[in-house]
Amino acid sequence: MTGPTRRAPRQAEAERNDRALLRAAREVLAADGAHASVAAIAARAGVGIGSLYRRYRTKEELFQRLAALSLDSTIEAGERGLDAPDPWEGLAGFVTACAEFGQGSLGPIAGTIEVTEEMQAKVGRSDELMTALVARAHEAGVLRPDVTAVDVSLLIEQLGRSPVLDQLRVRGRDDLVEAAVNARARLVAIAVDGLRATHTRPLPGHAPTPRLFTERWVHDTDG
Amino acid sequence: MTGPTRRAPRQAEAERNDRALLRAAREVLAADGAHASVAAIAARAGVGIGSLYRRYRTKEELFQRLAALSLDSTIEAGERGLDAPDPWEGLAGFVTACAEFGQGSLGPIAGTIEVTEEMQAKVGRSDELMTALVARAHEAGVLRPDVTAVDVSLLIEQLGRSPVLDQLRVRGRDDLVEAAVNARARLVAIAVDGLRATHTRPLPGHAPTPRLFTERWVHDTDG
DNA sequence: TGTATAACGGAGCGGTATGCTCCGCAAGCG
DNA sequence: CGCTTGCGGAGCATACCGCTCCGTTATACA
Repeated sequence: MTGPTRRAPRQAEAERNDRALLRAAREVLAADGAHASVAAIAARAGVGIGSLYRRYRTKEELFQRLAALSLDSTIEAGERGLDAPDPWEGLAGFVTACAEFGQGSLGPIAGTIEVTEEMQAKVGRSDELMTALVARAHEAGVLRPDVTAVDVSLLIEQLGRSPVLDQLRVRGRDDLVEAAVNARARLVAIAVDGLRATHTRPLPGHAPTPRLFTERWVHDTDG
Repeated sequence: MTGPTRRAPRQAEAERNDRALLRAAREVLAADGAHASVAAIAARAGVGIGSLYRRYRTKEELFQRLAALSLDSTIEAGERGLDAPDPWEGLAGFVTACAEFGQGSLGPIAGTIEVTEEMQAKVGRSDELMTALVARAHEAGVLRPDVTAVDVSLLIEQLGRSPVLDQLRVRGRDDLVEAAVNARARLVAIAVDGLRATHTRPLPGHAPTPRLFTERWVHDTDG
């Protein structure tokens, strides 16, 4: 050892690579679903496979980290939403934010990775926030009365993936990516407006159970 | 030859199998995306791989057939929508129908199969119908004025996939499938309501170009 | 400038999954 | 009972996958 004051020689590069990896993982996962390969992720990040495995012991660990980060974003958006003075703006901003940072990209890996305690805790917290946002909007009378928090969760997941955008990104059509982002923003705005209390016709069917949303994350360990 | 009056012995079974195959292909494709394997499709249809390859010479041919059928459904829904006396009901019914028969499942194979002439023609016809539906709704003043036909196409594609439903189906959780179908119907209703002219706030950004929607279907043949 | 060292990229290994062919078998018809 | 038609799935060549290992490269410090 040369002493504790020594700093890692290429630490800055390492951090840049880590960010690139997480970003690439999200994109490839969005485009390829559960079959996304580590090779594709590393290539997209412009990084060697070795670098990926130095930071994450397995593919699963990478995905777990990704899920945790995604939940962090959700929680942050939820807190910002509750901070907003207007109940409608708070909820709408939350849904829009979640949809736009690609919350739904993780859908395909549901059930393929083990849910860590960290993830579990963050899910709890984000559920809390979402319930609060929905309740506040209901009390203010700005949210369609028959919409539940589960509906909102599902809507976020549905909007949080853009097949068009994902595909263009992975195929390298950078010229169209901006247009796709813009297009998605419009769809989100349309769907969010559909949540407003203005609509008199009740929603079809009955309110969905939370089980729908949670059970897909149980990891099957049986053969 | 024993004469032209002879009928194929097991023709009924063959037809049933064909329907099962197409249905299974849609489901597996929806769940697994572009990586969907013929083995998985045959297994889900409860049919041997041999039977699949007797009817379709290649995997690509099966997918092309599927795409053509999907376009048929779109066209039929479009015609029904135009037949409806009320412009709003016509458009809303069209969007709902397209979303619910899983139009979006084909998204992942865009660009991985060659577009046949048959498909091309049907795309043309369905574009025509959609444009007419949107125009009629605009003239009647029931559709948000800044919504274009491309927006509607993209919305249909976005709604026409239900990650939750797809996953539950393929994982055999038949007990939850009905609930998921119901939940999706609610989301579709919400999003469709967002298209109404009632909304005063303009949509963000600018109208999306049709290229966004079409270019992903070009098949790359380069190495 | 030289040296130690943390971080790098990617060839390659064993194992798995995939598209498709081929063939022995069963079911309906006369 | 024999003929035809469709059936299922073992098996083949190949592509891909997760992961390890190691020679190379870039930087902080003397």
